[in-house]
Amino acid sequence: MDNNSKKTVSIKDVAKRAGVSIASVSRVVNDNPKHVSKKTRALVQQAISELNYSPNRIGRALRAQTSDSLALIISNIQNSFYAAVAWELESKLNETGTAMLLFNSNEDPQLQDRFLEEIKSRRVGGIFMLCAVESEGLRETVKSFPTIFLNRPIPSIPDVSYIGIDDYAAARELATSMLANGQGRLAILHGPRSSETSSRRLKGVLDTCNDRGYQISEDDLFEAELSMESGYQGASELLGERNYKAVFCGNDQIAYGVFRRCRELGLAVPGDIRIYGFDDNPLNEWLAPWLNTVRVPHVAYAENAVQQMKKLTRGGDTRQLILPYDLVIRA
Amino acid sequence: MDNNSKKTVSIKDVAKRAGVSIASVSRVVNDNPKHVSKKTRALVQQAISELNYSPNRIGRALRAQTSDSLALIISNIQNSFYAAVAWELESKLNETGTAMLLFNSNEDPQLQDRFLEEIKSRRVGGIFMLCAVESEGLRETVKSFPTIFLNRPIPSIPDVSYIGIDDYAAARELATSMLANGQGRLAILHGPRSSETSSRRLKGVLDTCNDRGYQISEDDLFEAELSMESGYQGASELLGERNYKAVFCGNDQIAYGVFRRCRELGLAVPGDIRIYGFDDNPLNEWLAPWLNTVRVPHVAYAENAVQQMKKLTRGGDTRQLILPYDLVIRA
DNA sequence: TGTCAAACTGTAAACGTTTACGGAATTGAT
DNA sequence: ATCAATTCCGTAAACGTTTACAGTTTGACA
Repeated sequence: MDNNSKKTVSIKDVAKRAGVSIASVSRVVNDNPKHVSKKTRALVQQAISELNYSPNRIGRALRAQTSDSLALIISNIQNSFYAAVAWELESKLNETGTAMLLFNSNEDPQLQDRFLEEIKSRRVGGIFMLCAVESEGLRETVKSFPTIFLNRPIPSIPDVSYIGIDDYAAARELATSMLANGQGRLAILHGPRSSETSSRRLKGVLDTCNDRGYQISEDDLFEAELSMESGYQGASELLGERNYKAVFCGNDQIAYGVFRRCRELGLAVPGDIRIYGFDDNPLNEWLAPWLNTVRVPHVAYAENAVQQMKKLTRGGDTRQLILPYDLVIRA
Repeated sequence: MDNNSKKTVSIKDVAKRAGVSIASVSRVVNDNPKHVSKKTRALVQQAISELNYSPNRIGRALRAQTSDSLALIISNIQNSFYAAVAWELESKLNETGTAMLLFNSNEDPQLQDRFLEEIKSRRVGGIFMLCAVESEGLRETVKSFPTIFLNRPIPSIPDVSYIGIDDYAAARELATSMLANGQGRLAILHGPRSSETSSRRLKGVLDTCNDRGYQISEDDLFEAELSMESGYQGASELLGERNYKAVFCGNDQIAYGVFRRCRELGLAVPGDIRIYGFDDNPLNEWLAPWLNTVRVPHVAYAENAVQQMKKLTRGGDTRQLILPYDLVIRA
């Protein structure tokens, strides 16, 4: 049809083609309810479709001082539970025409701060922090920028929007189920104490053991990173000589690592040893029928997160949201 | 220190503070090598750090007619191999200060086209298509926009940058290993014929079987979607009465579904039945020691993709890249 | 000291929008 | 036909940059 499809077409081109001013075109595009006659509207729409015009978001963003996109910073790109949350967020956001910028902080405060700067300079509408790490830039950011913390709060940064579960209670429940399941020595591969989520989970387990009169010695503890490799390493150190009947892991990733080590040691799961994790990555249902864990509601995370973000950007108040979890006992 | 941290600080503020023109500030910021004296440079840098200025990317993007961000459209957000590719891309891109927009087309041409429009209107620098689906908008897009196809080519859209492996050859190798492993009936749960990748894999297996004199009947074939659910469903239909010794799956996701069904049927893997997949999701190493598969080099995908994208945006030529794969025989 | 080139710096335009403002056209009532 | 009240529409400014261009300073050299 049109052979001039060389340059990108702007609002000016449409205006010229329709024989009206750019203001009118803008009004039509933005459906500014009144203030534009039927005739002009028709003319403009004609021109728009003839030229195949679509508004330049950059121009818009500059004018509006905000681009309709949001950022997600993940602390660990390998963790497939986090991935699942990211995916859910993506769906929810793109349903509403909001694009999602993705960053992986790798639990590194420096990197996280760099990304925060990046993000702000892009005039993004808001930030989701999926397991934030404490950092100076973050402390500044939350003051002036819509920010939502997911799954992991930062105690030293209070009064901020947060969505999570009651990790302490969940850990207690899981531990209770674990202890009910027969007697035997217990290993604990908890996550980093610097992570509030991990600490709460650890405390839940320890308190429960205490309550039941179970003695946990220092030797049965291992502070793992939230990764499969670290779980494997921890299992290598703890398992072997000692005869553990169950191992509690700070999250599922750690549990995967433990599982691998058990396989190598010829330990049957759950025959010889039971494994308990945390998060319930959706893949478990298919690949890890041996894993007992706590199902963290990642779909609800995403739903509530975008909803809360909408409120925040409209100037709403910050809010703490504690969602329900489920115990998943598979073996 | 400064109490005026209410408004966002622009280049003008810096200029005023330093007592120079905005042009000079811009030159300093962009390290325009010469053309700015030591003294002004110092003044400006001083002002920048005092005001904590960071350039507004939107303004930049408008001026430059391109924002330093790239988009990734994934066909299926659930597929953890695709996720792994996305993660790798993210790392590589954010290393160079390029942000990544993420979209999930869900194998839906309409949605894909909507995203393509979105993306172009954001003046993104280029697009990675991780398993594209055929669509009108895509055909138009590749003509005027740096686009790289990953893992799945679209035969009707030739002469475009592509990075993948030789699926046919890989399938032949895998099938050879499968057949060498003893005699027995064979099930094939291949991916959608509409996907070129899936078709090639299927052809590779069938040709190999033919060459060895193996008869594959129509009854042993099942066209699955590239999902665990579909693999499960296919396994439900095929396995059971018939006594298969091995099953070839179009990708790992399908294999996971098959595995679950085998478990339900009480079939030992690999004792009773061997499972072959394709892609080698990194989690396999930890969770699926029973899975034989083809390792698609997702890290190399990402590396080559960003490199090729750089070339493209500098006006380089499109290029087809066929990378080496590995056979992974675990059981 | 005067001249000239080179180095530096500022002005202003441009990128594509949205929107306040005021002028023009239409409408409806008389 | 006149006037007031609406409704519509265009002009221009603003958002934050980069950069061509022209103007100014500097420094070397005669």
